[in-house]
Amino acid sequence: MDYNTSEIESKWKKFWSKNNTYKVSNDFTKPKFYILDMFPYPSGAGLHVGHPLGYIATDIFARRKRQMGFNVLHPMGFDAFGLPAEQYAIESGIHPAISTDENIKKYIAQLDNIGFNYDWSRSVKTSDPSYYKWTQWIFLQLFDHYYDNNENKAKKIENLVAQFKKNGTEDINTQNSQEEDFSAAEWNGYSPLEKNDILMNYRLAYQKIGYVNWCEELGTVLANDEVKDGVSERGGYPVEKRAMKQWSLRITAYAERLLNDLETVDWSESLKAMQRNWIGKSVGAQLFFNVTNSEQKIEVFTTRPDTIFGATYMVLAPEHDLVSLLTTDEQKEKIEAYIAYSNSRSERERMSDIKEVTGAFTGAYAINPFTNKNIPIWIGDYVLKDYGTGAIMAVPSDDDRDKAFAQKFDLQIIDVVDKSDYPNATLKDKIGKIINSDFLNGLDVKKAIKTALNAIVEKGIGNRKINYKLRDANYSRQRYWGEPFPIKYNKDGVALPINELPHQLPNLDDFKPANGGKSPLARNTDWVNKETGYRRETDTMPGFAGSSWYYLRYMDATNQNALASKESINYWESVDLYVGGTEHAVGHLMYSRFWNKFLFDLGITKTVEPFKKLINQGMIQGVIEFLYLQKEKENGKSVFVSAEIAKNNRAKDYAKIPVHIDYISNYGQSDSNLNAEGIQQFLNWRPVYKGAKFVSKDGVFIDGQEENEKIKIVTKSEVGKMSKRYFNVVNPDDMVSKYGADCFRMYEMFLGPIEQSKPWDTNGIDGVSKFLRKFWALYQKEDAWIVNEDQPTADELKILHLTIKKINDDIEKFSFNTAVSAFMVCVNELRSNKCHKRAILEPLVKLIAPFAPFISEELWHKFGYSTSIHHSEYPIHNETYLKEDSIEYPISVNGKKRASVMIPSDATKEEAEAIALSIDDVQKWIDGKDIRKVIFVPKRMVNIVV
RNA sequence: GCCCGGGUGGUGGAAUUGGUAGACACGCAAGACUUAAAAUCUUGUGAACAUAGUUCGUGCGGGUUCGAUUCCCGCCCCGGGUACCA
Repeated sequence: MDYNTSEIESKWKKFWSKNNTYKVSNDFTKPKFYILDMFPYPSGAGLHVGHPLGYIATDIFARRKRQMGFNVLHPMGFDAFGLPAEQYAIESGIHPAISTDENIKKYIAQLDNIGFNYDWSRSVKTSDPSYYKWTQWIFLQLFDHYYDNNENKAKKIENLVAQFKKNGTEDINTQNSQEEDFSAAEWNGYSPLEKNDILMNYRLAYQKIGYVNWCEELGTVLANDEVKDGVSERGGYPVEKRAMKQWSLRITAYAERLLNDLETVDWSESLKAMQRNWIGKSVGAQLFFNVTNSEQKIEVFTTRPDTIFGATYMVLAPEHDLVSLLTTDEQKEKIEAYIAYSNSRSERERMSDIKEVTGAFTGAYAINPFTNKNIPIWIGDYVLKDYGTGAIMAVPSDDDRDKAFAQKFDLQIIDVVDKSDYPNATLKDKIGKIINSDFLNGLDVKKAIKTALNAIVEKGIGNRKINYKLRDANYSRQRYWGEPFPIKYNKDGVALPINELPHQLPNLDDFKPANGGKSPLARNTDWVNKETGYRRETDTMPGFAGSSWYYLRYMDATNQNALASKESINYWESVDLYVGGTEHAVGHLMYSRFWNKFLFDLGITKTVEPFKKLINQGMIQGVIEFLYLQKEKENGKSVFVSAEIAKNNRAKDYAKIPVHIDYISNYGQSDSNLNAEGIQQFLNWRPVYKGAKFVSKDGVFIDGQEENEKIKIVTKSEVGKMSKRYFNVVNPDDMVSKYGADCFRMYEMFLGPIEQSKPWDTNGIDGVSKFLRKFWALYQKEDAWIVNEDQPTADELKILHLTIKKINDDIEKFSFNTAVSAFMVCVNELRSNKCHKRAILEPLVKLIAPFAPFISEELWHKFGYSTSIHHSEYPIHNETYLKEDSIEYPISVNGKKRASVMIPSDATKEEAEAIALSIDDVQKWIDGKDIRKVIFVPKRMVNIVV
């Protein structure tokens, strides 16, 4: 029989599913290993060759662990709720429930084609009511808890209510949005709605009115990590700040634990650094400034209290609450104009002209508590509303932005830090000697910070304070395709839990986002008012809700009574090895850690961290062909000027239109001419450009109608994301049907280190394909099974055991490219030895099984076994076969290689040196010179220094 | 700007973390088989001289060492993250 991949694959796929080969038992007596991939969202485009990169690696790892006797959990599921799935549904017009189910089917078929060992009975789908029942349950727990800073854990809100009843806010130390101060009597006198509002200040899932990232195009608000460069991460639409009442999660309560526990996990340094930056802890002082002729105080946060003598003015964020209170009548007009100006600027514009400082004077003055001088209060949008207190004390002598501001508006600058001893220091560096600062004069900056802090505390004008960049996570989405909040409001507007879970998402035909910040669910008034006297919450949860805890569900995926049973959580504990892309560095990975810690506080999870070890796989990229056209508007129609004549224009004015490779090869290679037919094809294929006018060097061309004018089209290729919209998706199914799943798997691994991103390129796949055929030929020649029972030679045993050792080490290091190479070396050597011996080939087929499950299963059964090779024992190398009688050593004199010699492998250092020095060639080189040193590096070399 | 990675043949990438740089594969070249092509197999393949050898060679410039792709100092370039963070 020839090596026929498709025949072998379909045979063993059936065998595995019939025999439940990959069923994961809850056999709690075995040692466990939990290995997980980040689950995909089932997009309509299906899997492309980039997705399986990480899945193949974990599959190899999981199969080997299983062969080694571990009970391995290596599940797969689908992140079906959320924006991507919904956007696809809107574009295609198909209901997301239907399209996601279809897509999931497609995904499963594609994944099975590659031969993964998933136990589909443990699969999860975040949009399934039996799953989101528990997402909602966790939300209700968050709603029902607050964070106690004394005990450093989440506690039930009823404890807090009991305290309020007894002592008001006295002696409480909690994590909250604003400081509150009321007595027990006051609390007891509050209305239900007032109580509701106050408790929202403490709950871990709470409602507040805040400035949020509103995306008009998507019709929803977004979390901070869903916004990149001022536009939505998904779709790239503009995002603006808007004040809205929204649900939030108090992740900031866990900031310190999220930061500290990074020390305990085995993640890459760069990833940990990203999380540290995102949390952004800074230590400094909270300070209050009095305002002249006013009761108001301005609170600021500073990391540099030592520079307070240089604080010559203050700046508030334009949105700051005090702005309207403080502004004097004379300045009112200017301030209002400035606020209008800064509101009109999008986030993006603000970022793009960072160097430009803008602001306006309020007319009010604060008092510097140390110099007692009046300092002007300004507003400016370089001060951010939602970092720190939204107000700063400006020290223009020691801060770049303050300096630029002071110079522009001609404000006083007092030098307070002498940096003359540090010529390379920038304003930001905390070094130098304090000057012009009364009692701080002459102190080193570090010392001065402490001294100033003490003085501030003593004066009663401030405190030590730790500030975080991390902000509470916005948790409301005005979209249809998400978990409905299990929340209802009574007549008073008090938010109450809906405890009958799952709280089902109604089946709506009209699921498109609505304008004006209302969720599509709000249109369904029957559903909203289903319970008389109550109104249901109509927002839905964001995409990260379901993905924040899915790793727990796999442990006990069908449990009806809990998110997972206590026993299974105690057994599987947490994910031993998690593999996924860096794009989730601060989103998913931060939220999961937060939820896991919260569930730990509740006694549900067993470990504080969900993912012990994490490997970031790189992205497989695609080549994108871009058509460069100058795009202009003329009477509302698009006009494209060919790149040839647009060359003199600025590059950023070009329309970069991704085009299909086939299209390019049919209608003109780079730099060739596009004729009328070509233009027509282009327009048909991208209806968006219908009616567009093309202007070429030789004339005008409207919608392909005008005469045979030729337009020079110039395409340029770029490496980028593999995506449907770039027409560069390569489907793994095609690879599998052409080369076989084993070949596809090994080739993806052979491409390079798993962490690295690289463009997809099939150029080398023949090498792997050839290797598999050679491998097959060791066992089978045409129809004959040619494995014999001969005794292996020492050389052959050495090849085998070296390979076992190498493969073993490589898998442990997650270095699969070198592992594949090692197989190639091994097979090449066995081939040249004409070795067809069972003693060598049977262990080898076990060794390769994790990499190439199909071919190995086929050969395994040919050896006469009836059970799957994936339940066989993993071969372990034997050191005795690797020992050699003598080893060839290069001998060098003064670092130059002069000779080589065979030295017995058990020779002592002295013996080795003596043998080396006795060689004639070496004698010639050291003749007459003194030997200073003989360096003998075991298993390496001998170097003689003269 | 700041914080992480990284820079090795024509290409993807190895190198036991200080010990013969370029494993393995692609590509290319020559040869065998074939009427021919494909496939397959064999050989060669860092560069320059020399054609058995020599010299140079891991982004650039220095340093430590008997010996540096690896360690140290100073630059250049590429990728990722982040950004008025007070």
